[in-house]
This record gives sequence, structure tokens and C-alpha cells, in this order.
Amino acid sequence: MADAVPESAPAAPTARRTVRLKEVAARAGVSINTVSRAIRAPATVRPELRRHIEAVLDELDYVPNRLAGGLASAHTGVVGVVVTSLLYSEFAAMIEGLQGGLARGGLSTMLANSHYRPEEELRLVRTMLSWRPAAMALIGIDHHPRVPELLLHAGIPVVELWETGDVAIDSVVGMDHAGVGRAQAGHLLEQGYRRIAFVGGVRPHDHRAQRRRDGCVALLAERGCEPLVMTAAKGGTADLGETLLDRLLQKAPDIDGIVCNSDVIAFGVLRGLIRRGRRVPEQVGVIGFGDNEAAACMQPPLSTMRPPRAEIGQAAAAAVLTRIEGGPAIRRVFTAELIARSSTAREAASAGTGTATSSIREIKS
Amino acid sequence: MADAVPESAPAAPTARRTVRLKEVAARAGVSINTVSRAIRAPATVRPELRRHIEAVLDELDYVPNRLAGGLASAHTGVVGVVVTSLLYSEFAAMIEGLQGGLARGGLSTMLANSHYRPEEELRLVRTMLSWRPAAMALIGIDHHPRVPELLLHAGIPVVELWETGDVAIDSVVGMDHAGVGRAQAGHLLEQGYRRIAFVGGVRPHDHRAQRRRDGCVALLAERGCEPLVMTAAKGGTADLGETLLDRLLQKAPDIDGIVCNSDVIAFGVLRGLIRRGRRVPEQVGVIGFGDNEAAACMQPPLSTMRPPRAEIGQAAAAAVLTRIEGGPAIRRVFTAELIARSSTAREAASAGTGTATSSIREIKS
DNA sequence: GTGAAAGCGCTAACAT
DNA sequence: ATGTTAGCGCTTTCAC
Repeated sequence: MADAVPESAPAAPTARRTVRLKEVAARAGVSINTVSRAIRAPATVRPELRRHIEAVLDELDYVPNRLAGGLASAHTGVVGVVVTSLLYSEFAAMIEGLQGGLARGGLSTMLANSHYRPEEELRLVRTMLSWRPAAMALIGIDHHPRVPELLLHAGIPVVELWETGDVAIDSVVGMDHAGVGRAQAGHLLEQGYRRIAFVGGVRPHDHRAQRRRDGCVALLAERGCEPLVMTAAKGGTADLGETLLDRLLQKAPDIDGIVCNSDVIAFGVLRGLIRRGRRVPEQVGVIGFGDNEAAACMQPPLSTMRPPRAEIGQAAAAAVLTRIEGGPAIRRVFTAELIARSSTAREAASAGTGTATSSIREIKS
Repeated sequence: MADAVPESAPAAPTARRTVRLKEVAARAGVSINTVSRAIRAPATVRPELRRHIEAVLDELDYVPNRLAGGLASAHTGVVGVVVTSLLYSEFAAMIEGLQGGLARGGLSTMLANSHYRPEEELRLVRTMLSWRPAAMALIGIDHHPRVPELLLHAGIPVVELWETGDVAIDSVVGMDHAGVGRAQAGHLLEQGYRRIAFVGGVRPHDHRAQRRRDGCVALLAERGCEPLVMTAAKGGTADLGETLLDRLLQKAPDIDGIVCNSDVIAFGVLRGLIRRGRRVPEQVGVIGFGDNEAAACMQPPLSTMRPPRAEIGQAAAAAVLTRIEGGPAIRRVFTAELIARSSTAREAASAGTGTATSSIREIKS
């Protein structure tokens, strides 16, 4: 399985041969300071000299030491990002947007994963703060109770992503998840479904999922429908979707609409319905959340909610940049888009491919 | 859209109120040094005193300054990770495994994304090195020409993930992608398909995808089949899959087997085939790559190759940890697993759900 | 425009 | 077991 690779591998971390500003300065015949300025403020160095220094820099393959630089200048240009999960591609596009936006502003990103564990989140925030980051970004608005005070105490810009609520540490950029749940249920009602259930995996600390569930339940109650909920305290998978469907059908065989907490859950639900001979969308309507890349390839194509992930990430990056430059904290709420496909098209059950996208829906004030 | 959040937000980054070792020491009535040791080597401080110091640490909410610590000690406990993409969830599970393994070894992770751009990779490697990381991890084995020398010069452990080849910078943990392509084509041949094409999005610098394609083509040639290739120079999407299928059918209407570069491409291909009235798997066999969570929910369920992503990430973390402790560089090649479902079950086209998993296949020597 | 000197906050010898 | 003394490599005044 594993065998040594002798050549090309330093037997032990090489006997410290790092190039410092000092070496560059000596080689270029100037002071350390001048080299430093040639790097950070080229305009303050005579063009001719500057080019000379740059040549030496290149020749010696100089890599600055940001630990030293950061220590001396008290600002680092890294942004600490704490996410609750890297899997399920739930946040990938958002993080990518955030990272891209920050990079354009000259900031690096340090990513850590709390796996939906508050204790872990606290630990990670402490670790990141120990790097004296220029700012911090966190997923969600529900944190370990000590996190907000720690962050506030650090005196740096903070942005909370993905979810929005009433209280904010600093800036917030996200969606109203309760509104997503309402929109899902609302769409099924509009399509004429009446006996509607919420199905999905809801992890103990996934507050976003809980809010979607609550939003769905609330709307159903308002409209006089008895809300049904069938969840499990774990992450969503297709198999879980099918399992929950089973339980649901046992409890309520007359169900005709299913709001899923994620597209992946919906995939399993669709598979289960087909196996059990229920026709979608004629007998049962199904709507997911997330706009998974496979949703449009299901049979029937799955209706879902598309969260503007990249936009949220980019807006969060913009918020950080603004704040670093002394601007105000920002609160921005994006709207998820309803993608109505065949899986909820009870009226026009023969309509065909159903790739059409409905107009953008306002989720909540 | 964006409005100010006055309360709770520091008008400007607070007037520097950071707690240093000095403050803790004064409060605890000991020297700076003793506090430092109480943190890093608790055993060297009298238990009683230690508890006292810990209380003060807690009371003052001390957050160490790792810049200073790293500068002084010359080791940081961060591992720089450069990935080519965060999207498509292609690497998420692998990165998660890597990160988890490193965290267990007390190492933090700094993630950056090169978007498949070599120039960007070089830039990112330089930036990461400027943080004096304990080790570096990179996706793939084809790098910007200056990357290996930079890394070697840094004298730290390096691990290349996902792909394996003949030359390594230091450690390598991955899969043989050419072998994956061969296995895909081989499976279709075994099932009796003969007129086989490779279809997919192959980004200019996605060498893994290129290797899978080449492996597929090579095997077909060896077996006396004329290899067909229909690719586009971009990332894979379901829509692209359907587009490429169109072109393929135009060029070779008698095609009966399709090797897809990714499951997402396969989703589009399946949708396209069904729309065009071709029966899968009776008339055409389709196999994907990646074991996307939706693959088992397609109609028919999609056969695919499952790469051991988490295992690769964990093994890479182990390699880094070993190497940091002075161990040898490691080379480890994992095997992708063939997941045979209905989309290639020409023989047993009536077999039903087809969720069964074939035995593990050796991909290459 | 350039150089000299003084730290940034911490760790690592060495004393004690 | 604890304190003292030097730096780590860089940035930042402040002279020149």
C-alpha cells in the first residue's frame, strides 16, 4: 500500500535555508528597509533601484514571512471562515463566491469546518482569532453563546452567512429560511395539493433546516391544513428520503403533497413513490430545496427552490471589504427562486419537460 | 437591500484592547514565561499555580497571538491546501477527510482555490508559503512548472491528492484515473456493448478528466473497437451532457455505449436518450463517474465508479502527519469501485431496482 | 529617497 | 519550578 519515495523527498525538513529580507538587501546593496518598501510601496523607491531590487527578489526566490509582517504591522489580510459542513455541496458555491470576492480584495481565506457542532465552532473561532484575521465569516446566526462576545471583543468585521434573523453580530447576508418553507408549501397549495407533509433530515444544530420546517408548518396551519412532519435527526440522503416516505405513507396513506428539506431527500422520495406505484405529479406533488444539478434530470423533473448561493457569498465578501474600509455593517436578505418543474404540475400533468422557471418570488417582506 | 445595523457593531475596529501574555502574567503575579509554559507545557508548572493561571487566562479571555508564536517558534501548525475547485462537490468529501485527519493531529487548514488555473496555483502556493505552513497539500500532480521547486525549496512535507503518476514532489495519495476510464469502458464491453463513446466536459487543465478519457480510448482501441470521443472544453453539467449526446448521435447514430466523464454529464445523457426514445439499458448502456448522491435515483439507476474520496483525504492527512514527525514520504494508490446499476444491465434488463453493488474491482496493477 | 533604530508578542535557551 | 535574556523577520517612525 505505502512505500517510501526516496528521491525528490527531503530526508528531513531541509537545514533551514530561507531567504530573508536581509539576504535580499545584502545582495542588492541596499538596506532591509528599502527592500521592504520596494515590495509594499514601489512608488517610494527610485524606479531604477526598484527594478534592480525586483530582479534580486526574483533571483533569490524570496517568499515573504507573513508571520513577521503581520506581527509588525498588526494586519494580516486573512479572513477566517467557519462553515458547518463542506459536504452535500450545500455551501460550496457560497464559499466559492465568498472566497472569490475576498481574493479580489486582496484577502486570503482560512476555512474550517465545525460539523454542526457548537463546541467545535467555539474552538475554531478561537483558533482563527489567534491568527489575528482581518475579518471573520460564519455560517448561520445561531452560535455557541460565547462566540458573539469573542468576536465582538476581537474588534474585527464579522459577517454571518446563509441565514438571517433579528440579531446580528455585525453584518449578515443570507436568506429567510422560514420563508423558503412557506414558499414550498404555498406552491403545493397553489397547485391544488391539500394533504401536505414536510419530510427531511434535520440535524440537531441545523437551524436553517428547522426554520424551513417551521415555515412550512406555519403556512399550512394558517391555511387550515393539518401539518404533517416526518423528520430524522441526521443529514439528508436519498435513502433517508425513501425511508421517511415509507413511515409517512404508513401514518398518512392519503398524503398528496410532500415538501422536502433538500433535493437529495426529494430524490429518494420520488424513487420511493414510483416504486410504490404512486404517480407524480398526478397523485402526489413533490418539491425540494437546493436546486441540485440532478433535479432537472429526474423523472419527473423535480420542482425546487434555488438559493442564490454565489450571490450570497459575493455579497458577504463585499460586506467584509466595505467594513474593513470603515464602512457600515450591512444586512442583506436574498430571495430564493421557485423553480417549478413537472413534479408539482398537477394541472398540466401532460405538459412535457417542465424545465420552465417561474418568475422570481418574493419570499418575505 | 442594504441598510446599516447601528447597535452591536463597532463603529470602527475598536481601539486596540487585546490581552497579551504580559497582562495575564501581571494579573497572575508571575512572569510572562510561566504563563506561556502553563499553556504549552502544563506539566512544567506547579499544579496549583497552573490552575491559578488558567483561571486568569479564562477571566481575561486570552486569545494567543499565533503570529508572534509562530515567528518565535518557527512552526505554525497550519497546512496549506490548494484545490482546483470547490464546486461540483467533486472534492468536498476528500477535503473534509483531509481536514478532519489534520485536525485530529492538531493542525489547522488553510484552503485556497485555483479554479484550474496554473498561474493562480502558483500565486496561491506562494501566498500559502508566506504563512510558513507546516505542510502543503495540492490537488493533482500536474502543476505550474515553478510549483514543485518552490515547494521543495520550502523544505516542508507536501502531499499531492486525487491523482497519481510517476513523478511526485513528496507524498502522493490518489487514484489512477486512466484506470477508471479503462474500467468504465471494460464494464460496457463486458455487458455486450460494442459501439462505445466517451462523453464529457474536459476543462483545459483538468488532467484527471483527460486521463480518464485517454484510458477509456486506449482500452477500446486494444479491444479492437473504434473509440469515439465527444467532449467540450468546459466543466460538466447535465445540459452539456445532453448537448454532447445530440452531437454524438448525429455523428454516430448506431452508438450503443456511453462512458461519461462524470455523473452529472450522465444525467443529461440519460435525459437526452429518454427524450429521443432510446431505451436504456436495452439499446444503449450508460456509465458515469463519481457516484453522485442522485445516481441511484435516476430512471434507470445509473451505473458509475465510486472514488474513495474520504479515504483519500484521510490517508493524505496521515501522510502529512507521518512526514512531519520525520517519517518517509508515502505513495498510495486507491481503487475506485464499480457500482453496477441498471443503466448498463443489458443482460438482465428486467432485473428491477438494480441497486446492487458489484465486488470491488482492481483498477490497475 | 534612503537608512537606523525600536519594537510587534511570543518562545527558547539559559540561569537560578 | 520559575525568571531572565535574546531574538524570530518584518514594519514603522524618524533622521538624514
